[in-house]
Amino acid sequence: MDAFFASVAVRDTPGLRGRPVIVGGGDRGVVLSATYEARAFGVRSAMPMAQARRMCPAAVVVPADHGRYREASRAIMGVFRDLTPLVAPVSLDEAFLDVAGARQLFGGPVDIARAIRARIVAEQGLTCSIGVAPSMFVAKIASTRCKPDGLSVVRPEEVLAFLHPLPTAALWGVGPRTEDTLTRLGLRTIGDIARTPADTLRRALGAGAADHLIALAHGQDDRRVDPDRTEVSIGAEETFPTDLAEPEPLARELLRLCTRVAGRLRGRGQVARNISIKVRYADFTTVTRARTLREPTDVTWLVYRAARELFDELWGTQRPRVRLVGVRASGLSAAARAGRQLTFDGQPARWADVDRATDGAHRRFGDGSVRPASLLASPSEQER
DNA sequence: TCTGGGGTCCTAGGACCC
DNA sequence: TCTGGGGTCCTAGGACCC
Repeated sequence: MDAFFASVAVRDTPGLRGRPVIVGGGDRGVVLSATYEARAFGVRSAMPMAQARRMCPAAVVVPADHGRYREASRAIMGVFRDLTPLVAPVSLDEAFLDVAGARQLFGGPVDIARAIRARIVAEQGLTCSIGVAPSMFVAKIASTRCKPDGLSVVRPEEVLAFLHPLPTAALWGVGPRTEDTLTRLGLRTIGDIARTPADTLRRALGAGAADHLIALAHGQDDRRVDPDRTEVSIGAEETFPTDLAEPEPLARELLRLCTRVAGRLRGRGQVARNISIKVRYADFTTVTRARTLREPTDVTWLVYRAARELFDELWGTQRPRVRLVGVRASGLSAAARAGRQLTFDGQPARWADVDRATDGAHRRFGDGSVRPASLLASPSEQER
């Protein structure tokens, strides 16, 4: 999708059409999405909001509405799945489609791409850009380079001629750091990578990354579109409006995040064996601490106990100012298949009962209708 | 008014095992 | 006053993507 969040906002608020619009906000937020009118001023995704406002003072800033984005996303993915079962979503607004098997029914890949674009405009009032190519990564680059509202086709015999003049950063997986490293080697284009001895790249980037980039630079990518990929972790994190220096409000925030993470685990019928926390200090240095549990769990209290232990061990004697805390659950498996360790004190089973009861209350009365007493007076609550 | 929140994948080092 | 080679699991950090 083109400028997805911003396009949804413009579509739903006609007065915004043609104006520079930025989706984002918050005192410490970043740009989530910006219309092309705003991008003309230099505004980009992930840019700090303060900088974006300086660049484009006339921009209309609207808050994110994830419910609307999810809704549009479901409809768009539905269009894709009408054409092929081999749909691999990358995010809410992007997916890979393998249409090799759809030709008999729907014509060639270019016909299919045209049909998708027409349906999404007609049904959603949104534009998208599509790359058609023999491999996933070439299709991805092709779509990026024809934005907005474009269609780009790269035939098998055209792949190398298409790739080689492009800057190295056009490759999926080459970010600012890798681009720097490549520039220091004098490599500017994908063609430069293809012409560089493997040993040189391996020394600079490590064997794994180097071999991967070399293959891509030669147009080789044998990944298949996998529609069955499931998430391997679930997390939640929050940046505070102002830095926190006391452990009590931080612990409360940790509990709130654990409530969300464990609730999502239960909602998906999964349990987690690893719990990790993330703490970002005022100077932006970030540390993570992780713990493997003896038994996988989806119980809020057990997730929190692990997170709290990690936090207490990290906190120690110093009291630095903290701008963000996060919690993540990984090592996921299906709750139905997970072994249940018998316990002697019965506590975990009773906390699971508490979760079941709160989940039921949330379904009936809404999220947040029941919550730990310590969260009734949290800073985020006072904002509401 | 500097820098979100959701993720994935890779690497390196250490503990541990045979 | 000497110390292999195979492997797994765990933790921490970092690069990257949308």
